[in-house]
Amino acid sequence: MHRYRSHTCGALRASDIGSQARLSGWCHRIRDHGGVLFIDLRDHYGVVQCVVDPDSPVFSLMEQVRSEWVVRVDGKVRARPEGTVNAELPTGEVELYVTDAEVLGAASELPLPVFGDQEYPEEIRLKYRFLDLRREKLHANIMKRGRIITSMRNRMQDQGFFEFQTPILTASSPEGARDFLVPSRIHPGKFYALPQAPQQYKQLIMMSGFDRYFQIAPCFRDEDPRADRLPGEFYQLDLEMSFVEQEDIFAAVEPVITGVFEEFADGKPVTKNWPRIPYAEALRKYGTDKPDLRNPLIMQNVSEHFRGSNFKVFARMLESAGNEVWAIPGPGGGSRSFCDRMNSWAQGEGQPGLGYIMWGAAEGEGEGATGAVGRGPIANNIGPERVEAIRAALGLKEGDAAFFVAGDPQKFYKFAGMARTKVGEDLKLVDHDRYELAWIVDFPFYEWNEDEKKIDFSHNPFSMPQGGLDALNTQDPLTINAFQYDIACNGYEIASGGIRNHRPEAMVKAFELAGYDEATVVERFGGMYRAFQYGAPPHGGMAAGVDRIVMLLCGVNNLREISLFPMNQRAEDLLMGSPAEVGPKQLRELHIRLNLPEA
RNA sequence: GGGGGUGUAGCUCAGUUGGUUAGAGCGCCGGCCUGUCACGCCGGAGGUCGCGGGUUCGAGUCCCGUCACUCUCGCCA
Repeated sequence: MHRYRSHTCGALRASDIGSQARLSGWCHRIRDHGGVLFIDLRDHYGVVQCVVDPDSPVFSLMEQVRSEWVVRVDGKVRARPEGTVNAELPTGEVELYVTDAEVLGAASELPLPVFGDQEYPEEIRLKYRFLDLRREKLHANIMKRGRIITSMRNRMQDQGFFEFQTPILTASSPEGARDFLVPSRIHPGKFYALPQAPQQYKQLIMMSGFDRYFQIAPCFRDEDPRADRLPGEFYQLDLEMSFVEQEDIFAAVEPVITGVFEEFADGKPVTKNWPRIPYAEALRKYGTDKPDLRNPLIMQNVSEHFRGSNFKVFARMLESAGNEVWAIPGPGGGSRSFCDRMNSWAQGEGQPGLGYIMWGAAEGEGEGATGAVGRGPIANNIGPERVEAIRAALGLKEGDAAFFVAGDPQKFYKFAGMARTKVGEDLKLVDHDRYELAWIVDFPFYEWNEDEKKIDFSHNPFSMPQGGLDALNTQDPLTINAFQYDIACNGYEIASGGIRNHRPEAMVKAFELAGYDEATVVERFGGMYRAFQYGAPPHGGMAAGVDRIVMLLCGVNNLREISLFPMNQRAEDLLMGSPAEVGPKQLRELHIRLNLPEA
């Protein structure tokens, strides 16, 4: 017989009754009845009840074991007596009647119980991650993560993509996020950087004559984390294709992502033919470039209904060019308490307030075709005709409300988007049991940097501007769109990509408009620039956030729930104790002297 | 770097207007218990109320500072 086990803990069934079995695992739950002892033994595969009675030669030994001790037990597989079958366990028809046992690993008192599904503080969970990972939910999430990644690989390979590995020690890139630096021992004073993404490498792979690249790529960025952004490192499903236009990328990617979502969505509906929403339209309708399309609310520009009205606050704002009034419909939100709650929420967000109209039943003779009468300070000021026009535009009825945000859309769209989300959630208009996917397209190529009074790349400097070199030469830079696109799912950006600018003249011009001369481009992107000179194929690609996709498919809203050994919010690994100080010898080898801030 | 929340037993939490010896559940230790599966019953140990300072006759409770965790804004081409 095998030293540790003949079966796994999840394997025994009624068909094994009568056979001899050896199991090893963790003592999940112990019920000591004095005369008879029940131990639920758990391993990766499942749980099975073991019974030790006083006749057993190991009864006194097994009375000593506690939660999470690792033991090996031998015994006979028995049918459970009448009325004691546990239908909740796959192994619930049988039990192991223990005749021999051995303690393989005792456990101290637990800082974090494995049994049960209570919530525990992050600090303890991270410090004792190995215990947390034994728990059912997290254990299952990690396994699901692995299966999702396998599925991505298979689907990419089926589409003709080939997996490459790119360097982890590379050069610091001047744009984008802060780099993690690695000092060079051989070259005093010089540093490698960990890649923020294999962006330049994958383009070089295309220029090297390969055709369809992909990689489950580790990426490193030294930026502050968020619930949906791991500190330090994360994974992307990175891909690049040659001789393609935007449509070809969509055609290759959409089935992969849709397929992965459908495979792991546990039956929840997944968008089939993804809508394509231009960036500008997304901001206008949803107030964000990563809309949650499960939320049915669509915002509208209702400036005309306020221009010259007696609601002076808005009317006066509209006298300045560029200012607008947007409406967020609130079907079912037409109560004083809801509107007041939204208003105080807005104030809590640092806004002056949130204007609203509520539509109620007409008293006495009805006004308007529907009998819905607008109420509230705004309605009183702008008069019934304008109120009715707004109601009709938004398609609202009695019992509904609308909320209004006014000013410069560039400044308020984010807040309007938050209000749309809040109205949708609070009025329970959002169906959480589905995955709504969409392409967000036509991102602007440049944006205005108000602080430095200059033009910046708004996304990826290597994207192709729509209209190419012509557009760069003739158009107002701030009106140029890029062949640059994202995938949005349920309010998260889960992927981003673009058609690359493979023409050196256009690349030089694009950087020139952002304030970098050719010498700077050569200096900073020498490898890429050189490659462009020697026959670069048109190419483009994308990178999808593996962690975020897994998070969505596991139905959790924190990346630490789907990562094996995550760092905390201060980018520390409490289990391994990183980052850590190093000794003087190591520093000397690296020619590094510390210059620490005053304590 | 800014803002919010939290911090009381190993863990989850309660703790009244500032008032005697700071409580409960789980876990732990001891005892009882032969069919439980969140087993049950009896008893016990376990506390620098994050830390420091202040107000007060008296502080877990109020004030100031600080630290930790977390969410968020900046940031993330």
